[in-house]
Amino acid sequence: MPDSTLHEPVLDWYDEHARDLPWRRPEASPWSVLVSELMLQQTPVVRVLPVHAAWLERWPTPAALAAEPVGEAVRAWGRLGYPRRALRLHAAAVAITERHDGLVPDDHGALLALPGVGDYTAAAVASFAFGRRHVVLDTNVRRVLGRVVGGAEHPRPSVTKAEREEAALLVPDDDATAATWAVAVMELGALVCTAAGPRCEECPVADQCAWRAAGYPAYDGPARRAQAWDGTDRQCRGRLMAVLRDADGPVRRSALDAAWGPEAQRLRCLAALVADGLLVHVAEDVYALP
DNA sequence: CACACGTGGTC
DNA sequence: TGACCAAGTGT
Repeated sequence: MPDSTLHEPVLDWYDEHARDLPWRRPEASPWSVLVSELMLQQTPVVRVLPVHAAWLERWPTPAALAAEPVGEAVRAWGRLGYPRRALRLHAAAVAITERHDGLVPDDHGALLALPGVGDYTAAAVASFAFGRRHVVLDTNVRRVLGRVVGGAEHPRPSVTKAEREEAALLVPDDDATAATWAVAVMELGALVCTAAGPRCEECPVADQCAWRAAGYPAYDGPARRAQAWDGTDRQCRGRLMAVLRDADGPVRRSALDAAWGPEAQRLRCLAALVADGLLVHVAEDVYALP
């Protein structure tokens, strides 16, 4: 049976402190929610806000996006990062247009079949856009439950079966409350129970928190390796893509050569970007967005 | 299952 | 100042 001593304070806190985000408004379409979820993968809300607004303005429906070349999506993605998500969102729009009459599906399985939609995003869209009862397990929820229930500072690198079962037990019985619970726990993790410097004085369940009760023991799991950046292929790819985004049309190899020094790596990344579908090799020494 | 995949802000 | 972090997915 779901734990009402946890539900009530969290739901009350959410009612009072929830941010007014465009994709949470009553008039937000399922498409708006889906777009927001793809953009929010590994990306902070503040950076998503303007891109999401422009995207929905330009492409109010999946069909509108599906009708455009995928390169337009890549360009509109701007500097959100992980531009393959733009590819996937465009591909999802095509799939929705072709297989679902242009309507974002409300079924978890159908959502999961869309490009760029994994277990988390499928549950999130079904829950937030359609009010369905699902286990919505993102990094925020994992951290909050891991602390309050599990007594650990940070979740493990990957989701465990026990963790998923624990989260499932806490989901309220009815659809509407379950959907609010999901977004409320996420919001608590985003605003109060943050990864670094949690504001426990503001937490509605601080008095029930196992981590707090244990005296805030430090993380003792396997080391979480920091992501390298300088000199990596990712940095190189980013530089290359920036050249294409900032250009009006196709660019010459010389422009790309100037964007990244080490030639072998530059050529390797260029080939990988073409293989990924983020760039097309339109002519000898000429590249363009797809 | 570990790793690749962008970007920029924060403490 | 640099390490860590932000609503994960695909392979």
